[in-house]
Amino acid sequence: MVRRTKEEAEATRVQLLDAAERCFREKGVASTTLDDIAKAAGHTRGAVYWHFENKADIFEAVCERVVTPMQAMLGDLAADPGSDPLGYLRKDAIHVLRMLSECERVQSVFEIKFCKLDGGPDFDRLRRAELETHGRCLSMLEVIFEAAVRRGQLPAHVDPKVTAEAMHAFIGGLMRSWVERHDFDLRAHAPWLVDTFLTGLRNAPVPEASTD
Amino acid sequence: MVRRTKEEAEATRVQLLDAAERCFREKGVASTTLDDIAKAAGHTRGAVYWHFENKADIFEAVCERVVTPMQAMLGDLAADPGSDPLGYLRKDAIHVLRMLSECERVQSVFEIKFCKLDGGPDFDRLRRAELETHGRCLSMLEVIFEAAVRRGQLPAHVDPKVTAEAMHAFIGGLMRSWVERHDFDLRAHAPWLVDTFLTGLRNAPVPEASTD
DNA sequence: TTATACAAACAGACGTGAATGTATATTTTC
DNA sequence: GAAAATATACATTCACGTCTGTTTGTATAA
Repeated sequence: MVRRTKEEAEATRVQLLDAAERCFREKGVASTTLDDIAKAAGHTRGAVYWHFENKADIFEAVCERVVTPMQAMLGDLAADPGSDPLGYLRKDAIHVLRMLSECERVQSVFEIKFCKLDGGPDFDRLRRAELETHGRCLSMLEVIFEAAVRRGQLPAHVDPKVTAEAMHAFIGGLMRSWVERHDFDLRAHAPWLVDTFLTGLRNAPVPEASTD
Repeated sequence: MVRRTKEEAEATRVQLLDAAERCFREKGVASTTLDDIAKAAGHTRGAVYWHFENKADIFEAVCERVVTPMQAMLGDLAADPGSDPLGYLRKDAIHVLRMLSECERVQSVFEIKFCKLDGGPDFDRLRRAELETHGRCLSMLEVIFEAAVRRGQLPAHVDPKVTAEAMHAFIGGLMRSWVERHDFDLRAHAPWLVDTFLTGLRNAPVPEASTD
């Protein structure tokens, strides 16, 4: 096989990305060789090096094909929470969980990014971007919780920063757990999980009462 | 440096493990070479291969030096919850969070296991063990929540299984977030975080009411 | 319209470096 | 002097990046 038409070339690019996604998820990023990817896609390393620079480049391309749940959350929360910050957050959190549970590709990339990626020196760019997204996500949550306190939706003694961490940890933890072992119905229980968590916040004890 | 006494040999073994722990945490497991470890410990690969079989062996040894939070939780929860399952769980969850926040080595191993380890074919043994621990931890939590429902500490409509997943996701998410970026005081807020979560469970809405 | 020149899209071979595992040399303790 | 505890030297493997070859789509000029 040699010179293809524009569309055929794009097709092999997609095939390579699909193969990489599968290999990364099955064997981990570090243990996946470029030859693995090429073979899994039915091509050779020649095709890989034509379309991409190296493994890190492939990895970024794989990641850029989807919108991560956290990115989606960030985009949604950027809008004005309006007069019902907590309700707004509730809707968004459920939406994010649903998004993950409905889209296979989102699950793949999520699992690869958070479970199949070691801390090697490559991928630093992506990790920094991820950290920044994480930070901005926390800031947005903090703003929302501040607004919720101001509007009386949450007791005055809840610390917006700590609460933002808790919320993020809860949602993130749920997604990680579910992606690794599909042992409960995330989609069906998403509203209850979010509601129960928010109920806890609404009735949160004063910090001084919680000791030990 | 060559022939040492029994105690000196044991000392180099410890040095190697310490070095490996540092390297794994800084550069990731896959990107850490045996020479990196040897050099970081002030020795050569000869010492490494004398004390260990390969990198996977070192990794297991590093992990076996500490009790993972999840393992600790498993151990604690194995005892009889008594007449106050929720209070028992509360104490244990706080204890686990405190444990992590107080012990540097626990943090290291936790971060290595959950953030710096790719899905390579080595380490399969350890991963299977981890999965089993995870599963048993979920079972124990489920039993506790069942008991809590039976004793009227939780409303009858809470699903013990889903609640166990939620609890585990919350605690695990908190630990992961905190280990990766020490941007809040986990130790100080641990009781409030746990109490707030449990408050949510006590006042949990009926599942049918949570839709959308 | 057709011939021609060029470049796109790969496949395959090659060289290289790095990490691994092993085998051996070197000390030192007992 | 034997064996433990390491350093050093060596062989092998393996993935990576590069280079080159081959074929065909495609633009251009006649």
